[in-house]
This record gives sequence, C-alpha cells and structure tokens, in this order.
Amino acid sequence: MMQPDLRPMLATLTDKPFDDPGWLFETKWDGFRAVAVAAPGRASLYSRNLNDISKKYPSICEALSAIEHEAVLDGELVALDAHGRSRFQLLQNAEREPARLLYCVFDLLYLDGKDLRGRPLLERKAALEQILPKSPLLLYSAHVTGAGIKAFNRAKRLGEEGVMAKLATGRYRAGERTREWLKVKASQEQEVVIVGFTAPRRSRKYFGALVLAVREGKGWTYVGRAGTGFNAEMLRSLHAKLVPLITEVKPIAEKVPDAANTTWVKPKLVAEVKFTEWTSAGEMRHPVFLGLRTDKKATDVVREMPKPLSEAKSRPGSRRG
DNA sequence: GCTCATACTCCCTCAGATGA
DNA sequence: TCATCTGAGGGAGTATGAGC
Repeated sequence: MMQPDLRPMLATLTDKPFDDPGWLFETKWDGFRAVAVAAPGRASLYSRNLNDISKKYPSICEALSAIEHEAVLDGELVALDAHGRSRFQLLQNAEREPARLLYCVFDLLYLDGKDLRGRPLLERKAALEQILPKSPLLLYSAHVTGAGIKAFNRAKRLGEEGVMAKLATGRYRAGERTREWLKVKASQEQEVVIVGFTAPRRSRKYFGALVLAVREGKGWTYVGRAGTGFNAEMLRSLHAKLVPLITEVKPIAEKVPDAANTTWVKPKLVAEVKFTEWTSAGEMRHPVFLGLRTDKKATDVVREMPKPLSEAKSRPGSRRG
C-alpha cells in the first residue's frame, strides 16, 4: 500500500442542530479519535497526533486484523457505560478497570491501495460497511439522512454528547478542520458559587481559572475550575468583583487540587457555567464560564444532577495546571 | 515502603490574534 | 470574512524523587 496520510479530518463546533437532506447525522462518540491501519492478520492504531497507541488497545487491534483487505479507517475509541453510552472517563480508566471497549468506525480512507479520500462520504461509508467484520469490539457508525434536529433531540434525551453532521457528498480532507463536518454538542448547564481563583500564567491577566463549588448540607463542595469563556474585559471586571471578597479562610473543607496556587474568596458570587458531563469524582468536565447570576443567592446554589454513586474522590497527587 | 508533590503524557474546549 | 494558530483552561494517566 502507498504511504497513507493518517491525519484525521476535524470538525467545526456548532450548537445549533439543523435539518438538511444533503447532510447525514451520526452519534457523537465521546472517546479518543483513532485512525486504524489494517491488513489481513495485522492492525495498528494511531492517535490524532499520529502516536502509535496499538499497545494500549491490543484487543481492538486484534479485532481489526480480521479485516480481509488493506484498509485505513477513521473512528473513535470509546468505552461504554452500563447504558451503552460512550464515556470518556471510562476509556481513560480502561487500562486499570475493565470496561467495554469499542472502536466506532465512521470512515474509510484507503482500500487495497486505492485512495478513497476524494470520493463522496456516502460512497466511502458504503464501502466501509462492506468490509468491516462482525465483532463485539467494532461498530459501524450508522447515520440518518436529513433529520438532524430529531437526531440531536434523541441524543440529548439519551444523555449523549451530541451528534456529528457531515456533508453527504463531502471529500475527506486529512488534517483539516472544515465546515463539511460539524459537531453539534448538547452541553449541560449549572449554577455554581465562586470560592476562589488561580493565578494567571503566561500572557493571561487578572486570574487563570475560577474555583467553583455548590452548597451541600451546611458546607461547600468543590465541583471544578472554569478557565475559559472569558474575554479580556470579563477577566478585568470579574477580578475587580473578586478582590474585595478575598479571604484567608478556605471555604471548602475537602482537598482541592493546586490549593497552594489558589486565592480564596468569600462564597458570594454566583456564576452560570456549561460543561460536558459530571466526572466520577463529582466534578464538571470542560466547564466554560457563561456569566454571573445576580438574581441568585449563593446559598441557594445546589448540584442540579444527583451526585454520582462513586463518591471516592481519589486524588493521587496534584495535577498539571 | 508509603505518601505526596512535581513534571510530564494523552486527550479535550474556547477566545483572541493573525494572515490569506 | 474565514481559517488557522496560539495559549489559556480542563480531566485523566504514569514516572520520579523527597520526606517520613
């Protein structure tokens, strides 16, 4: 086979679902992007940055080696929860804890030496469906055509991350972020109380991230940090509101990552954040600051999702950041 | 030997600057 | 105007070294 280009095509983020007969809509899988190079009896997996991750997922490689062609596939490595939903965190723990791993394949880039990237998406997907062997570890990522809003609402109802919208006639553009692939994300929102802020780094001014908590019982429970969603003016004005609230007293009893780098404030300001999901430690994943809520009392702010069953907040050491 | 902190890896999102 | 790049942030892991 010719030297294949393994750089995956990237999607542009949008938050508005749409209907269009020229587009197809797939499940947005929540895992690691992986490109597979397969041939009869052997297969390798590569991350988005072209690192060889075959040794981390030998069972997936073994399943892929059953493909009776030389092929380069594009897909997402996921771990499924008890409800069959893909969960990023399960995947990260998969090396230590048993999880149901799955390689969800949604595109075929090369087949038996032929470069298919110039062919329309629908044609590539049809060829992919033909060659993908039946395996509990491999899944052909099916799609619906046209009905994007319905697909998005269904994904939201099932607690999934969203849907991928793809131009049916689109070519595969390796390594490019295009508007022919769109990820339509269904994010969650939560009111939180600001209990501190971290120091800025590099060119950032005023503060790095906001330390966030919710009311539980008579105390405050740490739920994560939001370091994005601000522009320069928001950083300045928010910092001006935080400075008069600075206190030596840490509002949270539990251990907080990077506490030495945190300035604590009295829990007065209520913020609205959006995020992708709750982690097993009861913290928000990918929190993004949306704005301050002046109509809410800090003591009224509670977690809007039930705390996960896994209460164990194991924190081996502090994290980067 | 154990615990904890640090520094690195992997992945991700988002905002702002820059250049075509 | 749009695409791309950079740098801010996040969650998770592993490896290493210091201190008890």
